Amino acid sequence: MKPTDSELEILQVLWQEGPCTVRQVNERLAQNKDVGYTTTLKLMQIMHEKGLLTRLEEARSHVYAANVSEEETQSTLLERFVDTAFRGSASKLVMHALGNHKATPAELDEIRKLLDQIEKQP
Amino acid sequence: MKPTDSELEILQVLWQEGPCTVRQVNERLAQNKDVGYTTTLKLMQIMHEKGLLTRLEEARSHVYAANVSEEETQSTLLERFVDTAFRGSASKLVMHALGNHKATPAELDEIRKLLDQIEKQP
DNA sequence: TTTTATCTACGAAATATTTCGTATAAAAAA
DNA sequence: TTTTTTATACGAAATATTTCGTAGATAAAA
Repeated sequence: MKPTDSELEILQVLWQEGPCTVRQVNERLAQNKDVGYTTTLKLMQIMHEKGLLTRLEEARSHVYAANVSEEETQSTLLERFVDTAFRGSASKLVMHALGNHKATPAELDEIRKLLDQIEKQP
Repeated sequence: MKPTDSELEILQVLWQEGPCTVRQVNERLAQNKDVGYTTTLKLMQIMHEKGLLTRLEEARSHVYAANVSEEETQSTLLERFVDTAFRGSASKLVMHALGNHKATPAELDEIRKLLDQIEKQP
């Protein structure tokens, strides 16, 4: 299931904040861009229909939560992205990412460890 | 300039094959999916208007070429992707990419060299 | 109790993207 | 020369995504 850009923004909020009402999500989104309350509501209703979100309807304000994990969503999106933008070459993507963005020494170390681990496997 | 998904598919063809006519691009795309000739034509005309492609109108069949490099496009897309899907953490993306996809030992070596290079810089 | 604020549902407008049909011109084949 | 094939241009339909207004219900405030 591939979330759209707007859907991903909402998922990000829920992953970071945990379960939220529409109002809470909307306030969070409104910090970065101009977006009306009913717009966010509608999107979250659609995401609920699609199964991307669960919701508790006990209180008057429903409480929504992500129904897909951040990790699995990242994997799904990454797979597609590697294919469409890097012709399937994950290592090329990695080189690009390391080249353009600054990572801390600790992060670089972690990556190095991962490389060791991968190479050790027969 | 962020190309759409369909536009990216066309750019991929032109990056790989070099300058092409609409027909050539369409035939290439048709190998993977069902797409009509005029659809490809229209898309390429739009891309030309946007400045994503150049074209030679000398012959009856115009010859189109990519007007953005693969590298710079990858950088643009990657930047956005890191932000939207990985909250800006390039290293997290790298870990994911290395974890999920298989890279050859040679590629891993290349990555390792790049890490060395980055860490050496003051 | 009356008014005001806040919530959901939902249709539909607005926008972005993709797809294709048709008109017209030019080249190639018959 | 006449017919057929193959181009471009372009409007507009089809689809996907985002945005918002309005109606109706419920809770909170006055």
